[in-house]
Amino acid sequence: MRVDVAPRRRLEPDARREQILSVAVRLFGERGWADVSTTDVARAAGVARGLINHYFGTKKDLYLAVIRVMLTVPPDTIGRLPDGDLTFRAAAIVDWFIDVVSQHSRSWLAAISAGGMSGDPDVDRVIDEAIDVAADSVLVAVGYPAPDAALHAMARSYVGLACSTAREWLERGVLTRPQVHNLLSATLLTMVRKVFPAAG
Amino acid sequence: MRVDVAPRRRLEPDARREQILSVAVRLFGERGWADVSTTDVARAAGVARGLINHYFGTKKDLYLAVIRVMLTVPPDTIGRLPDGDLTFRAAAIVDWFIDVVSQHSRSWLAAISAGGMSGDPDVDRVIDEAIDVAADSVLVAVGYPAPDAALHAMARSYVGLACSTAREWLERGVLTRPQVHNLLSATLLTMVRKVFPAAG
DNA sequence: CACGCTTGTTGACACCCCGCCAACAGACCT
DNA sequence: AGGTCTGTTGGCGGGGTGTCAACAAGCGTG
Repeated sequence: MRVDVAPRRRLEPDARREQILSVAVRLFGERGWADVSTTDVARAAGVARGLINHYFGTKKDLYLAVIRVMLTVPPDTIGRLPDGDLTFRAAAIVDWFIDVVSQHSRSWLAAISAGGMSGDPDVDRVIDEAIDVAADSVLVAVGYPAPDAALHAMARSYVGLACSTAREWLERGVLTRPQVHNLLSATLLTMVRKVFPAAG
Repeated sequence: MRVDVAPRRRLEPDARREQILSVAVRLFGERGWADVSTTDVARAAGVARGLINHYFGTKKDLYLAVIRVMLTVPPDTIGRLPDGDLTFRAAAIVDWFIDVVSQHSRSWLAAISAGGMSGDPDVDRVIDEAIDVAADSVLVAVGYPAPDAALHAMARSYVGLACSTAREWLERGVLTRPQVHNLLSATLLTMVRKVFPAAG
C-alpha cells in the first residue's frame, strides 16, 4: 500500500519561502516553540525538512521570521491619530491598541509573550522593537514626539501594562472591553500628567 | 590518561534533591530553558543524568521546581503593611515590591518572564499563582481585601505594569528607582480612585 | 525532439538531548 | 565478613536538528 505523495514541484524561491513562512506562522500561533518541530512545519507545508533549513537556516531563525510577521502592525491602522485635547487623544490611542491586539489576538499575544522562547537575545530584540513601535505611537499620541530615554522607558512600561491587561481580557476573559479601555485611559492620563513632568 | 572522578557518595534523598535543585536554580537563572540541558545540571552537580529524572521526573518537572523556588517570596517581607492613608499605604506596597524584585532581581525576572518556556500550561500556572500573590498583596494594601474577579484581574494587570517597569529599571538601566517608585505609586492611586470604583 | 545545464529539492547521515530501567555499589546492620 | 536496602550509575531507544551530496524539474539550446 502506497500513500499518495504529491509530485515534486519547483517554486520560485520567494514563493516557496513565503509558503513555508505562512505555514510556520499558523503552527507557531497555535502551539509554542517546543511543541512545533521543523518536521511538523515541513509536513504541513508538504516539503522536505531540509528545505526549511535551506531557506531560513536554523529553527530559531525561522521562529524569528515568524514573530516578526506576527508583531508587524498593518500600516494602515497607524497614523489615523486625531487632533483634540489630551483626554480625547489618549482614548483614541487606547482604542487603537485594543483594536490591534484583539484583531489578531491569538498570534499577537503568543508572540509578545515569546510563545516559549523569551530569554533568547535575538528573540527579545525583535520583541523589544515591537514594544518600541507601540511606545512611540503612544508618545506621539499624547504629545511627546521626541522623548528622552526615561520617558521612552516609561512608555515601554505602559505598553507592558497594556499587554498584561489585554491578556486578562482576551485569555482569561475576566475583564470587559470597556473596563480595559477605562483602565488604560485613566493610567495613561495619570502618567502623562503626573509622572512624565517629574522625569523630563 | 584517566580523568579524576569524584568517588561515588550516597546522600540522604532530601539532601541530594536539594543539592540538585540549587544547582538547577543557578543554571536556569543564568541561562534559559533551551540553553540548559539535564546533562549540564548533572555535570554541575557531579551526578549522573539519570539521577535527575529519578528525583524530579521530567526536565519540565525540574524546571517547575526551579521557578517555584525563584518566585517564592521570603515570608518575613510580607505582612509588614503599615496603617495610614491611601497614599501612604500605596507608597509602602510599591516599596515592598521594588525591594522584593531588586533583591534577587536576576532570578525573579528570569522566572516571571518564564525564562524560555511561557506557553506551557503548567509553567504558566506557577507564574499565575505568583502574580496572584503579588496582586493580593497590592489589593490588601489599598483596602480591597476581598475583591471580585474584575478587581483581581485589574490588580494582576497592575502587577504586569510593575514587572515591565522593573525590567526597564533593572535590565535596561534607563530608569532610576525614584522614577520607578513615582510611576508605580501614581498609577496605583489612579487605579484605586478612578478605575476600581467603576468596576465594583 | 533530444540533450544538458541550472538550481530547487530531497533523503540520509551524524550528533545531541531526553526518559527509562536493569544492574551496580555504598552504607548500615547482624 | 556476609546480607540487605536503596541511592546511583550507564547504556538503550526514540525523537529532534543541522548538514550535505545527490537527485530531478523546468528551461534553454542545437
